[in-house]
Amino acid sequence: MKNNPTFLKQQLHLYFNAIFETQLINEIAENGIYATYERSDILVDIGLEMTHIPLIINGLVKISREDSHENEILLYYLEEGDTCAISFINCIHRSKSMFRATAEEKVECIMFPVNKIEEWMIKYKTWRVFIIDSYHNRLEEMLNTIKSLAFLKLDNRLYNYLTNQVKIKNSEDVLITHQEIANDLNTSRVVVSRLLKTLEHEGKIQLGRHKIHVSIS
DNA sequence: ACATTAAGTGATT
DNA sequence: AATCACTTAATGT
Repeated sequence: MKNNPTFLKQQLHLYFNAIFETQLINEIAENGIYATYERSDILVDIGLEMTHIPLIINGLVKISREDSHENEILLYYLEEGDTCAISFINCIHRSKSMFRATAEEKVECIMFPVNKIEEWMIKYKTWRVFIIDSYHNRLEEMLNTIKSLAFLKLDNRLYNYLTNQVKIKNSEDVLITHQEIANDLNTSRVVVSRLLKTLEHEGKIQLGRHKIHVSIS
């Protein structure tokens, strides 16, 4: 029912009217598949062939990379209106994904076929701009992650991570466990717990069960 | 009441 | 900063 073009068209108009021309919206609606994901569902996994790319209508998607020894590292998040342009370019040449995309919150998105990307790039200027902007944004966020990894000690990375969570989740109360943070930062839970305790003593955060309150000054 | 999961901590490397 | 080993606290069945 939700996959009919009319429904997609309505959704697209609602969120992307300002960015895309009508004709493009119609094409996306005709070729796209509406999909929803629950928290911790995997949208795209590493090494799997990618046939569709998500365009996020709302919700939050975590993009991460895993190395050969099960270590997962958080790269960046996708929010409303975002798409993963990095995988796109990758898709055109090879169809295997480099990243894993996990739903962090309930996600509504439109999955559109990879083979249309190039076609639309040529046909629609708004699409070209959208893709290039998206690529730029993703790259910038990834550079921030690299900068943090390379130059900051874990205590600073942790605080960065928390303030970023506040920004992304639109709440000063971050609902998360120490273990989950440890996974994202690729460290151990014990270390996270210790560092969080010192942050609490410094008055920067308050700890609760499954919850961390971050006071933004 | 018991089991499970999350969080706190000293000691060691 | 990581790991071990253990404790305590909160929650689920």
